[in-house]
Amino acid sequence: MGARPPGSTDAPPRDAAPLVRPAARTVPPSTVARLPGYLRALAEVEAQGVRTASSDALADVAGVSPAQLRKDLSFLGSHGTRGVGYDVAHLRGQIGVVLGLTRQRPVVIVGLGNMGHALANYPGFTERGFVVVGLVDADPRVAGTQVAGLRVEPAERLADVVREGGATMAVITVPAGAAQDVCERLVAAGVRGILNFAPRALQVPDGVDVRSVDLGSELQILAFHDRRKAQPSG
Amino acid sequence: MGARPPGSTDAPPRDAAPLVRPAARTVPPSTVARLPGYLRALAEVEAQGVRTASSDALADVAGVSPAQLRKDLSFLGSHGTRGVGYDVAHLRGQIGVVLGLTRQRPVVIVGLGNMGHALANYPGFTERGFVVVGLVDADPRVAGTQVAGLRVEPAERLADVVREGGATMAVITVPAGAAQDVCERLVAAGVRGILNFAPRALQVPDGVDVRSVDLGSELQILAFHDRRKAQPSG
DNA sequence: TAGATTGTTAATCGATTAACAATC
DNA sequence: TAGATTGTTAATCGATTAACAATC
Repeated sequence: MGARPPGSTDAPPRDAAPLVRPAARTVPPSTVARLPGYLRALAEVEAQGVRTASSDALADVAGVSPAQLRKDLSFLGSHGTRGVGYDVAHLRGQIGVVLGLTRQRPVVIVGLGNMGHALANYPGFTERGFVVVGLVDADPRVAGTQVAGLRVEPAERLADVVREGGATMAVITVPAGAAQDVCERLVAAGVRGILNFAPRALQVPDGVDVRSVDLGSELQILAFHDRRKAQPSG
Repeated sequence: MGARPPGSTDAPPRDAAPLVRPAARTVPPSTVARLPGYLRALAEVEAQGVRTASSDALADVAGVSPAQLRKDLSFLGSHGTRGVGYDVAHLRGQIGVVLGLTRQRPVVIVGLGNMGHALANYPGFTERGFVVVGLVDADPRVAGTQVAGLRVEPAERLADVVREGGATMAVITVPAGAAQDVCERLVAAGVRGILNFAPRALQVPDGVDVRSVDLGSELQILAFHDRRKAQPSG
């Protein structure tokens, strides 16, 4: 528990010189947000049998500019070879380390409505390094049922489910009105990363990370760009 | 009407002086992305009976800083009253206009797996200004079935479904390998805004807007922040 | 060596924050 | 009027882009 809170703006203290240089001192948030995309791109080209890829090739698959990809990767340390490119398998491993994907991470899902149900069965979580270890729903008609091979637990067992599964991450797919309460109980149980699908801003203490996915908002943002293109077709 | 448009770098062409000043000349992307959140916050306080709210109060509900909220709203024109605050109903209407939510927008969903199924039944789309007018799935076992009160159409009817529904927006929930092809066919049929759930970067021509929601990536980004907090609990 | 491509620097651009004059 | 709060300005901060020296 001696760790200093990361991401502080002051000069980073260097208590002891580490023998092994840590892969990254700091990685900007915008870069972190793109790393999963690079991981996807690497998996894709690797599946095609490519062993080495240039920043141009990778950037093309990932949908970014080569300059941005190189800049992003430079924050992780130097993992390419000038004149050659990047070793696909090696870079994949490095990004995995930076993202903390060296072990499967247990995740709990709270709220087994349509969305929660779909996420519990979503293969993408498993493929990307996560295991759903627990399901919780407050509705007594839902608790006790089986979803994706797991028993749905009642609301009062939330903390137990988190602790028994060793989960530090959770997905909230409850109605908006219940989201903040669920959030607080998850945090109290030890959860430090929350993926929130409820259309509501969640208040969390320092050290807890929330990412919100609001599907209605996504469409509204698209609608903004679409609004002038309205077609008076006949 | 002698005021010069502020904040523009180049001289904007002024072909004809509009009688009604358009609500916004340009709105920065980062601001656009936050407008749906303000809409949500306004709906919430309005439901509590609040008629007028300060930037402090709204920002609190929306989860942003008061300065940022005021700055964002200033791009839409001036809709508050100094010393008083914002008229909740009026501001809600204004943001709705800016986002182009003055009419229900028809949306097509392609891919009726777990996720597509959940989205077809998602009340949040309806509540936020959208109507699902068509469903398409390439799987012959899925096409022909009924989902959310609509018949799922086969892949070859994609363009018809888009045109018959008048949809300019679509949701892609097909496997990654099929996403680019579906995307191109949607664009060819007239779709201009795409919400993509497939974990793949989509190539689109100018004038088409894509927003990608990759749930695996979201968890991986959370994992980055969570990685050092690993608990060797006993 | 010559060609290719990274890693890094510097310049540009955009977004956020803080402060406060304007004004209800 | 005095107090409250917006709208806007200027300063800061962070992200992106372009260019190229380093180097395989």
